[in-house]
Amino acid sequence: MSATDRQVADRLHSAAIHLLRQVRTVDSKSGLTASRLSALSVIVFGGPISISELAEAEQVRPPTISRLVKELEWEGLVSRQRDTRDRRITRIRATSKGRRLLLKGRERRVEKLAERVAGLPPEERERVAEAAATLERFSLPADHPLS
Amino acid sequence: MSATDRQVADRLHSAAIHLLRQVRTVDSKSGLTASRLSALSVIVFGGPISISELAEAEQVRPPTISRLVKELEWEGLVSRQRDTRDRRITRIRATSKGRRLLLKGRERRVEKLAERVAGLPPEERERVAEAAATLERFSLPADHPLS
DNA sequence: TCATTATTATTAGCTTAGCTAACGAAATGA
DNA sequence: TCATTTCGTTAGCTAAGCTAATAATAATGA
Repeated sequence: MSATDRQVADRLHSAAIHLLRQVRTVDSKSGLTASRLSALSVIVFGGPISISELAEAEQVRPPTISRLVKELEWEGLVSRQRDTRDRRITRIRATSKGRRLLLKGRERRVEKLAERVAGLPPEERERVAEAAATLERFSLPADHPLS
Repeated sequence: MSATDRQVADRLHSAAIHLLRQVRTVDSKSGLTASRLSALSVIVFGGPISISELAEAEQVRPPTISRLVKELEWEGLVSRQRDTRDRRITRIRATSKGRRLLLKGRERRVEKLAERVAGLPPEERERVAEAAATLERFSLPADHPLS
């Protein structure tokens, strides 16, 4: 591994920290934090999904997802259904309210970044767009279910 | 603002979440989390710096930094010194132990990303390197002290 | 001068989100 | 059948963000 690879990694690391700090400032309005948004997104687009699958998709431990789903359920954004074949498993699905909120909340949350993107000079804007596409590929592990 | 800008922002947002989840898995070894690493980095390279300045640089509220600095001080990584001109202000500086740990800890934390970068096919590796440079520019607000 | 106001930092207390360990319920298999 | 494995939850810890309130100091202005 070269020093350049380390520098690249360091930049990615630092950029990720700063980007998330910026979007967090609008959380109070949307009511959906980064983690909830991300999980809800997987639930909405990934269809009915079990707790374990969700934990793996989100790369966190089951208790973390378990609590998160409980909170989303309290707010009426998702619902659970016991698997009739294997009664240990519960399948999580988004409610229509959850679907609606995901789209609106996500838009709010990325609004701040989107404004900055829109305000860039054309060349830089194009570079950032390419960077985003590249990063999307890179940020998911090779064996990730959504990749 | 175009739909594309929103898509770009959405990708950046999602990628940032996933990247940070990955690096977090090595925190237990290094003993330095993302926030500490980032703040310590500003202290090490940004010279003696006040709590307010540090909060602004890190884009968080003063109480957040205040506690963080207290913890770093407990661990002997930084020291404080009252400003003799304005005794409300304390200047934070890294100890030599702090300097050493920053370099080692940061390396550990980015190691996981660096390995993935190193393992990419040459073209993709080049794209990721470019993306990192672009993202570094983009992730800092226009009026950021380090920009 | 000295009373008021502004600034700097801290403390207290809340929330979210991650973790491990321990456990109950259900399925599997020897 | 009974031991083991799997799935999910609960309990309890830590880290990191926030707001509100407060203490100490500086700056201002009547």
